[in-house]
Amino acid sequence: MDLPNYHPQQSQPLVQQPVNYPEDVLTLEGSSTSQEPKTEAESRPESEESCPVCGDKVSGYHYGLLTCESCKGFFKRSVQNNKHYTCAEQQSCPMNLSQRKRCPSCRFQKCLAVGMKKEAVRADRMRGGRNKFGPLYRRDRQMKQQKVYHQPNTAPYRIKMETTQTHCPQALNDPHLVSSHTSDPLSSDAFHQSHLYPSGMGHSGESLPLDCTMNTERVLTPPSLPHPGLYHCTFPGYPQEKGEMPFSCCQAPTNYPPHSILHSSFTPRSTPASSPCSTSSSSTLFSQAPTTTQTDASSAAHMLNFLSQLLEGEPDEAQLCAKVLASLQREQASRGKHDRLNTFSIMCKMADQTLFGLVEWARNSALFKELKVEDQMVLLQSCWSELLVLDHLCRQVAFGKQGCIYLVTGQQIEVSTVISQAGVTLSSLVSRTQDLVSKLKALQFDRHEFVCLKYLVLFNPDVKSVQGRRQVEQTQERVNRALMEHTQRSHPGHSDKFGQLLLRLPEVRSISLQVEDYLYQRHLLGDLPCNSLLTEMLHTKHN
DNA sequence: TACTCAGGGCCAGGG
DNA sequence: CCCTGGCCCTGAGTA
Repeated sequence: MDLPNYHPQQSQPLVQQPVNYPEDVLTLEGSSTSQEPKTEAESRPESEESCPVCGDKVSGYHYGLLTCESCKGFFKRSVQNNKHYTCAEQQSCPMNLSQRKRCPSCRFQKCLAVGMKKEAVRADRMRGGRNKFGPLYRRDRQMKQQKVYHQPNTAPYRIKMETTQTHCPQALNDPHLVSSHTSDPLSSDAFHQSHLYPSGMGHSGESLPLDCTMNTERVLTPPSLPHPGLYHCTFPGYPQEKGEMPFSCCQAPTNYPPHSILHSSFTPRSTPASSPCSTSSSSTLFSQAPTTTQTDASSAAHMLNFLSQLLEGEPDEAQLCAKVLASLQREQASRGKHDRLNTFSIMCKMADQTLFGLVEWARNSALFKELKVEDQMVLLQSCWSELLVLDHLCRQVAFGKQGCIYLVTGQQIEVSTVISQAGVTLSSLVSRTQDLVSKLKALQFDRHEFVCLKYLVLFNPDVKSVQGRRQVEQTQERVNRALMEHTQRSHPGHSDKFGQLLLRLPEVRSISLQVEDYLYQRHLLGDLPCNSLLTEMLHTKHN
């Protein structure tokens, strides 16, 4: 089994760019969803496309995707010589034809980020022959051919679909909201009525028409943080000097829910015996499960340490936001004026980047690292969509305004707009998701519980072909116990909170499966961007 | 069996 | 001296 873009030894697959809010990221313009009719010559995409790394002319499939000869050579040398580059800047160097030589670090990171596969570089250096990605290349070609065949000008149904998808951008951001593909024709007028609100701006702010090309300045202006202090919650008993925050996000709207993750009501009754924040000791702490001989106090301290360690690995929302925006910006910048990503593709890219972040999160987890690489891969392949759903839910609970859906880019869109314009299935999914958000808000879902649920979903011993089943089981049990103790301590009056939280997981699972189905259907139609982690996950599962 | 095409090697040129 | 990138060689897969 092959988990594309998954390199356990690699530390940072994605380059980070400053939040220079990309142009043309989320507005709709009819032309952006369509491509010019292609000539026969264009049925050979490799001769026309630009390298996803630097924009140079591609010379063929290299290490997993169409790239130029230069990036092919660079990638090969980097992997063969086991290069470890360091970026002198902020890991945000521009990558194009003229500047690709400036920073090998960022270039290599971008190679990995776009999907070049280290494992395609032969360890034995054998020349010639074909690699194991042959089927992937063929599939990719077929998809490209399919796209050529289904040009808007020649395939009316596609226009309809594009119209539909552009109507529901917020839903497409997170796959669980995407899962109901509908063919309901939505008028462009209706579409243009939909708006995105930068968080922190609210409805009273300047509305942002989704008119199809992403107009970065308007749509992705970084929302300022009105009251930064609001987002720093204090956890008695938790060291604050390290800057540990339950949720560090710079883009939360001002009217966050009172019991959101930001405002966890968790109040530990005892101070952790030792600092839980020593990053270097995470694996040792993780490996020390409390024994039955320990006192209640030390058991509680241990649980706090354990939870604290789990929380330490949580990604920073602001960084994720910046990363997604930067990625979109790069993508749009590498495209011609008339070849902008359509809204559906943008949403897929957002989901893809979020997925990257989740894979990174798992890979960096000390508990996860203890598993065999094969187990890591099958577990991630089994639960990636559930993690995406959970991630979305957490974002809604933390930042979503009432009646709005909060995107990973910090933008918000009204649920009513979506529901009024989407088809039956999509509307139902949005409703289901919003219901779930409401339930979690009512339960005063906090960040500790969120991270526990993520671990429970990830460490699923029922996944077929897991070799270290016992190990996975033990971790799941341990997280389960920590979640139970945490809910009992944080909400002593709410005896069933633990059970209520666990009861939400089947719904998460159900939504995620629908998401996968929907995305796979769109993928078969050639609508999903190629070379994404998202599509590869879908492929792996359906194969 | 000829052809295809992706990975590897070579080497001139540039910094 | 090292890196880059264009060009050529190689050989498994395919028609």
